[in-house]
Amino acid sequence: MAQISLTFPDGASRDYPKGVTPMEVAASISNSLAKKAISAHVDDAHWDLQWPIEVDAKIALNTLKDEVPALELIRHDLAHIMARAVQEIWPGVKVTIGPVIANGWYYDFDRTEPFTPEDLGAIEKKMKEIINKREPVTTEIWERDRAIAHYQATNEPYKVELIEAIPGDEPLRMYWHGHWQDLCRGPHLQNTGQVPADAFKLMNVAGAYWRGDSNRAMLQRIYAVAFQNKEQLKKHLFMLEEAAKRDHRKLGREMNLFHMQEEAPGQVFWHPNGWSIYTELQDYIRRKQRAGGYQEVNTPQVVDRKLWEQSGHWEKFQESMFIVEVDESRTEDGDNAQNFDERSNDPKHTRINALKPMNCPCHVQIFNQGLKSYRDLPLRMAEFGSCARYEPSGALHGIMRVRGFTQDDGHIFCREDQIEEETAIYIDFLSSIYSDLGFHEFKVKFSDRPEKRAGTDETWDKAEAALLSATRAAGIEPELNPGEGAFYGPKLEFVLTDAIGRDWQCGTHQVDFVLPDRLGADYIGEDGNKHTPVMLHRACLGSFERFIGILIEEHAGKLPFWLAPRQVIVASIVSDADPFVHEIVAALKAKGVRAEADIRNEKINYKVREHSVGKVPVLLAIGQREVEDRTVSVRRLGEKQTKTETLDQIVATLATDAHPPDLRRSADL
RNA sequence: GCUGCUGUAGCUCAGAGGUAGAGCACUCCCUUGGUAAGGGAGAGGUCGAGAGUUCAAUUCUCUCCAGCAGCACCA
Repeated sequence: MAQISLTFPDGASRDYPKGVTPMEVAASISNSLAKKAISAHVDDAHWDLQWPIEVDAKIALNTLKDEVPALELIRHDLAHIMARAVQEIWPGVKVTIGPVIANGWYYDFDRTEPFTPEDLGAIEKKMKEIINKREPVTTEIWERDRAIAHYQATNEPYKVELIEAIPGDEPLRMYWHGHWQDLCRGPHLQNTGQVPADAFKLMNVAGAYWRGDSNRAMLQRIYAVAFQNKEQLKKHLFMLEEAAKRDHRKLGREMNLFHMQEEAPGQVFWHPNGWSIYTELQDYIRRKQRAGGYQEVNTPQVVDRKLWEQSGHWEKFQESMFIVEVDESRTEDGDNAQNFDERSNDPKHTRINALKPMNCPCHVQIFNQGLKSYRDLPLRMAEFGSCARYEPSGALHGIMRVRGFTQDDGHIFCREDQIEEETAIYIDFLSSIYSDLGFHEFKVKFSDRPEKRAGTDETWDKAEAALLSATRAAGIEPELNPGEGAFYGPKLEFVLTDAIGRDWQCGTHQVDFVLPDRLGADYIGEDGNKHTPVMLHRACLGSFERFIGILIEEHAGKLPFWLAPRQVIVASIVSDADPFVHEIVAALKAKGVRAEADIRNEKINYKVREHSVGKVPVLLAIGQREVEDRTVSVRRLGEKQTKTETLDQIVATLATDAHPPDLRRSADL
């Protein structure tokens, strides 16, 4: 019989008959290893213990202690076990797919009745029964036709469709968990008993479209988490609870930053505290943009459909626009006003406008005023542009995904050969802002040409190369999103992560070959002829709303001092201290510190608790001693220790702390 | 937009076919207290909106609105 040579991680090698399985290899080493083994790595491929090895290879056997393969297999086997449990409880439920995801897995089912939270409990219980049966996991290779016939016979249309979508004619792998059968490429554990029965939890049910296509059936997806042991599961659940405490919607309420209400879904009512963050941030960006060579502009909110038709938004973006009909025959006569509904049906007098969903067309209008020379390029135009988009109701999320928002928008009009340099300048600009705001880690995604696009391949080649080379020059290797670029040009996206790990696109930098041409932008080149500029759409924060949401979650509400809406509370311990409290507040305010007095008839314990919960970074407590010595007792948020300082000292310190990062830097110079 | 769930006092939540309750917050009184909730009293709700069933609906049914989770979307 032919022999093959297998090399172990320690470098030793042994000969085995060709077609030996990792299980047999494990058994040749020791009985206990054969029992503990869960899978192998054969030449770095994750290998089922039952799969034969046909050629010389490196081999490493995995046990439950090997985290990466263990988690992969535990979660994957649990997905099968869950599907089996569901079909045992409710025969006739159709199975689809159930991949492993971060922290666990999900499985999509087709069932008429919705799964209830009680159902999840029943499924979990059944899963534990299955695990405790310790039934073997077995596998076989089937011919395609046999597999299709099997799933037709068992009325599993989704499986049939899956098989039909698998390219080629190669045979397919089947797995059995006990008697329960599923199509699966593997690998799997030896038996169901290798799954820790107390380290998983079914989390929730949600709808999900079959194959991610909103035109197809809506299935029921059960999400679950699983780990190597109970402690890790507990730790994960605890982390989720902690993350929920950072939720910007909850903190926004607790810190009295903003609210939203039914009458204006997806739009923010900023309260004084929240607006303080907003304006502080806006002032900061405004200073940065001025320093970065941008000219700030402002453009109209309500714009005639003619412009949107010209820009292409009317055709491509209409269903996301708020459209406003204005009856121009209206007079100021009160009686007429009551007939608005009737008269607005009269097309003769109705003019159709849209709230701007983007600022770019308006910026081109400004560019188009007066003749532009190549000497004017690159021309960097910025606007804190308030936009309205009719986002699908299901997409709304706190202040992170809204229908009314303000972008720190900017458009750079330049020549094609300036794209790379402008991109480099932008990345540098954005990095400096993110670092000032405490975000040192962010993902960068690069989206290249989509199938349907404007512009020549040559132009795309140049633009893509320019974006990539500028990004790499900044030491960033972007993630590639193939084919995800806009039809008008490639783009870079800068992504930040919220408290529970959801990604949010904030910064963006997009090349646009189309819009300047559509809207008739041009400049006179060195050659004396007219040329169309390239337009770069860019934002750093993205929208103030989303960015502030991220900022709140990132800091769990404990914003950096310069951004904190209430920076200092000066709290009296005895009412005799009230005059000194007012004096301190006045001294701080004179230095630009946001300070407030708290001279309520409450104990200091009460005040400390309340302002700690309210995330005020500094509390100055004033009692009899402080009044006599003209000192303050300083308590910083999160610190138990207090410190006594003189009034002059603390005012000087806090006045410095209150400087935004850019001004602090220039003050140091 | 789709699937499921939810909507009761400012907030967090309980409740039942006969028009409602707790804790915190709020107001007033007592308390002048030294670093995460001192004590007492009081006020506060068209039970998301509309329609239907019923002698009677906040409770049951339907429609709509909004929110939550996920999917789709994010030009």
